Amino acid sequence: MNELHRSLADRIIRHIRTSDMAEGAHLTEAGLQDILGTSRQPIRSALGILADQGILQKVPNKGFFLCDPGLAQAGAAPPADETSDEAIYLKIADERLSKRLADRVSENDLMRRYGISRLALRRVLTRISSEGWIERNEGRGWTFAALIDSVEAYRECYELRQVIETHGLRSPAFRLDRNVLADLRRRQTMVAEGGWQKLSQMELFETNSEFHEGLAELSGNRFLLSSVQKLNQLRRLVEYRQTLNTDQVRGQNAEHMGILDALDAGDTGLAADLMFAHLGKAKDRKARAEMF
Amino acid sequence: MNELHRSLADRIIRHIRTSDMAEGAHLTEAGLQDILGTSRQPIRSALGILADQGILQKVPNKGFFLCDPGLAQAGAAPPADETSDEAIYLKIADERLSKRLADRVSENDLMRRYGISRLALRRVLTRISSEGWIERNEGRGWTFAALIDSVEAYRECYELRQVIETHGLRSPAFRLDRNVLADLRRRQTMVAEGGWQKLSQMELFETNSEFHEGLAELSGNRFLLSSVQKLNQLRRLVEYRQTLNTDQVRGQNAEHMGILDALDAGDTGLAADLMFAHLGKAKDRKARAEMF
DNA sequence: AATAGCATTATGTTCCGATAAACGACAACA
DNA sequence: TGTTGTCGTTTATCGGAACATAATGCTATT
Repeated sequence: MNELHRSLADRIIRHIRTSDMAEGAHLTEAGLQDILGTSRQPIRSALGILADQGILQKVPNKGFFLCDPGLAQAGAAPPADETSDEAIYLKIADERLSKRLADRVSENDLMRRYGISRLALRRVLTRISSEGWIERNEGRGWTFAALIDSVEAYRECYELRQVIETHGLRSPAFRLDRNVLADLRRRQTMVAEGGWQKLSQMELFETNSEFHEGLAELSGNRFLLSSVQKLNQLRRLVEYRQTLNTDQVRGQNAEHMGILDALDAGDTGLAADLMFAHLGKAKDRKARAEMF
Repeated sequence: MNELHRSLADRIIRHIRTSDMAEGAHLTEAGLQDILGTSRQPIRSALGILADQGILQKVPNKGFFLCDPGLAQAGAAPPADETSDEAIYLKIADERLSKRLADRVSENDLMRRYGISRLALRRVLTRISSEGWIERNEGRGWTFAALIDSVEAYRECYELRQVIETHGLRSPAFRLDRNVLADLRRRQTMVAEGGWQKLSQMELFETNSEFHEGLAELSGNRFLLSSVQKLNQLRRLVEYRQTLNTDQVRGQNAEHMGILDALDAGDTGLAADLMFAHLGKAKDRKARAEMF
């Protein structure tokens, strides 16, 4: 059982849960290939893992079928492997957020600290640097960059999102793609109708991100989209750690629906206003909360 | 002669030229340390290279002194080292822009293509991925992402800059730091008074970036700053290849001055309006130009 | 007091070959 | 005809030792 296989298995579960699949549904290898972006071999292994866990049933020469959607809940348990890339990544984020890691660090320090090889560390640092919160020094070592590590940073992040995302909706290049909107609505409806109870913190966050990134994509501006994605990636680090109360989840969900309604009615101006208020609300809530 | 030393030497020359230093000026190791961000050791080597080239004069136990500012021109010649990280980086950008590189590539392909080791390639890919135009696949290989590779992308880039940068100026968190403004003005004046003739394409671009990033920093929003930096990094790839005519350079320069004037007068609203027009002008010019 | 020179230490690079596993294409099955 | 099963090829990981060099603290010079 490989790290890639493990992570693909997790993503397959997320896919099953957030798209609300029915019992007995057929999970084809080629279909998952499009979603996951790897070749079929590792997907087969991941499906194998899930079959071992009893979440899927394997029928020889026919493929894998969803057994009991309820079981997918249990399977979502964390791998708890202390030295997996993902674990190291989260540990670095954690120690950085709680200021236990200095601004400048050397690779050897980190290798010793986490007990991993240089190459494994490099993999993680490459990922972090692509997310934009660490940079390689000229010469030696690495330097951490801006992270959402304070109430003030949080406010700045949301303020920028207000500017960028509302611009996206108002932009003349915005193309109102009914299919995409319908897809976003489907997911939001899923949350409204019970998802807010069933889904984990992480899954709720991902659904939220997909909503905002989906709209950003419709803006027709690739840099706007990538800016929104980058901000979400930073938020992900912090917001995984918090628990939203159910009122907040349902409130956000209702606001998302409102924005979709406005867009379906073709009123992008109203949608932008609603988006501005939506993000403003979150900004203010965080500013009050004791989160750091 | 090391790659780091070589690149530090280049940056020292750039610093000499863009800050308009007088003959005989003393270049201290500690002073350069602040600017370049490495330790004194490699800086010494870089200064040694420049002394060998006759650009600086080394006086034992006293340090390095600027010899003939005119010579710094000649020294700015490219290293022409085919396998330096920088050269590989530019080559990848070039082949990508001219569509000679596919969307998905494997490391081995690239290693063979450029005749470099895996680790050297990794260094370059890490840098590119931190700039956001390539991503590591799960599984194997790398995938290129959106790049400023078309007129349309260019328009999108400038439109986003208009939104972000003007917001920075108008934001209530904007702090009007006279020292920073004076510093920016000094550099712009330097361009106005002959720099537009003397400086290379690359140096003009850097001066331009510093202006915009300097203002973005004053916005007091760290994410806004990093967004502007990221967009500039992408622009750098494309704009190094073009030549601005002198009218354009002087026009931009005058507009920068106008923005600084408005800020010095405390009128951030006017400054934002001017910035909007400034970026809009560039956006339209690029849209008309036959650049690709 | 500030700066350059120098030596020591810690950090990071490079080069293997051996091993693992993702990819892609074709065959077999429903 | 679409899907799974299988296999050879290609691609990337891992670990260790020898080598280069960036960082740093101390000393000498002005």
